[in-house]
Amino acid sequence: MNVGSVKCDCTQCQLKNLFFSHVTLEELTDICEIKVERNYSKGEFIIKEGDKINEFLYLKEGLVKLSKSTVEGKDQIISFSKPFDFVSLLSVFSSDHYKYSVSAVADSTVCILDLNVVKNRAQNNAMFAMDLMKRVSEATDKIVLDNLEIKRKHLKGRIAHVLLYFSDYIFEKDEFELPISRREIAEYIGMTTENVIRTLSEFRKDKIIKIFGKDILIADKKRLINISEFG
Amino acid sequence: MNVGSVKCDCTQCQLKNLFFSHVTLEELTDICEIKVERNYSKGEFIIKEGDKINEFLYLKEGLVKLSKSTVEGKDQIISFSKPFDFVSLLSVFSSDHYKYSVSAVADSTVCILDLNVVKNRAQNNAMFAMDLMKRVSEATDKIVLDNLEIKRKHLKGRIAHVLLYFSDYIFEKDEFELPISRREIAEYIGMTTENVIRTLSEFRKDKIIKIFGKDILIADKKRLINISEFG
DNA sequence: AATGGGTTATGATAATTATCACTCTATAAT
DNA sequence: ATTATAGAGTGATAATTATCATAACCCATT
Repeated sequence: MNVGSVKCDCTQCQLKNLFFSHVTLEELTDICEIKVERNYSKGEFIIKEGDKINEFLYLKEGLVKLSKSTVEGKDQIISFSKPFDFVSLLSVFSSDHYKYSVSAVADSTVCILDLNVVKNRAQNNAMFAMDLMKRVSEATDKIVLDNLEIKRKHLKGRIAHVLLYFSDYIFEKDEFELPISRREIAEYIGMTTENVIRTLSEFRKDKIIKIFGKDILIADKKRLINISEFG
Repeated sequence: MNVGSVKCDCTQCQLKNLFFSHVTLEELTDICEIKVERNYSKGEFIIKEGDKINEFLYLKEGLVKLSKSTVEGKDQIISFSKPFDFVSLLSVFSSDHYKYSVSAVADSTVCILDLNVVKNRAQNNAMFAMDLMKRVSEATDKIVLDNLEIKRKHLKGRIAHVLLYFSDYIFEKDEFELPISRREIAEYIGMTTENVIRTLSEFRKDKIIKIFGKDILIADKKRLINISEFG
């Protein structure tokens, strides 16, 4: 992990418009003063389940996963987030300690604010509080909907769903490098690693996708969508 | 559905302390003026997926389920809520239209406020906005955690989980009347109705529970907990 | 160049869960 | 009273998914 010494210009920050649209320039400058950036390499933890919550984070660049480990020591992946999506977290406003872990799935940059400062802003600036609420609601809504979708599908449908998720939502390309391992896909969809691998192989044999290690090319999107929906 | 003409005294409302702790007495009186109560019988819809969101609701009494129907016309149950838990919804602050349905699982009373009034309050009273955010976060956190728990378990563990959920969380008793059908349990845990019935019968044969139709008595809680955890 | 660990891959078999078929209530509607 | 209708319950069989075993491969370390 790398604490950035770069003093960035928040007035130019893309996130500002989304996140701080009701913060005055003056407030923004204050926030900028206390803001810190940290860089994480793929695989590093950003937050560990059980950590005390005293910072407010958002993802500036990269890709992260939200996960939780079970009593048996296995991991369950709750969701993935890309920049703008990831406005701190579930449980930032409802708990003292994180209930989930967050780790970098790709090299990532996180902007960090003191949580009390953010809370104070929210308490003094109701429009900001509303914006925050909207963002948090959108994020949790997405998680709940996505989990429901996965839940109603069988193995093949779930794999198709994941491929489409990365293709359409994360990368917006039909060819991409899968940022996670087969095991992580399994942890996400609640199936075994072997079955994830087997299903990907099947899709390859059926010429629905091409596989070159981590690189995936979706060759027959129509069929993949169909499998995701009904298979 | 029954629109209540009862002009209730909000200053006496139990919910007030939880929900409106940062609202002044003056504001509370205003809110009370516009508040409406509605009664719903078991089985009735309170909100239908797709409805426009223009009210803010909370559950005063009863028990409700949050659900969504799939493309195949089947239902998936997302969660259950009892009074105090149920502060309007997922998606109230992130969308124009409800993404889920809410229906009464037991006879229920709902207090209704105009959403714009609530939003205005929140915009003018940041502490209220923070309270609201805390409540919404708590509710969604609970849903995400609960769904994760269910996801990692097998059929028997899921059934045990549901029984303990009603016993410990909803009714706080070891004997209770199951407010939902076997089919609804199936819709909640993502298994078939037949397997829900079969598993309940097994638990009965193994003397873990006693069943008298809808009435359930948990006879061997330790084992049930064990099954929920590891079975 | 060799070793070891983790990921990917595949097959055989076992376990779990779904589907279908049918019975038996209870209850609501006519 | 009689007939639908939905829920509860059970068994046989099929489909789906997990487990276990084994191998190939990549890549980092020695």
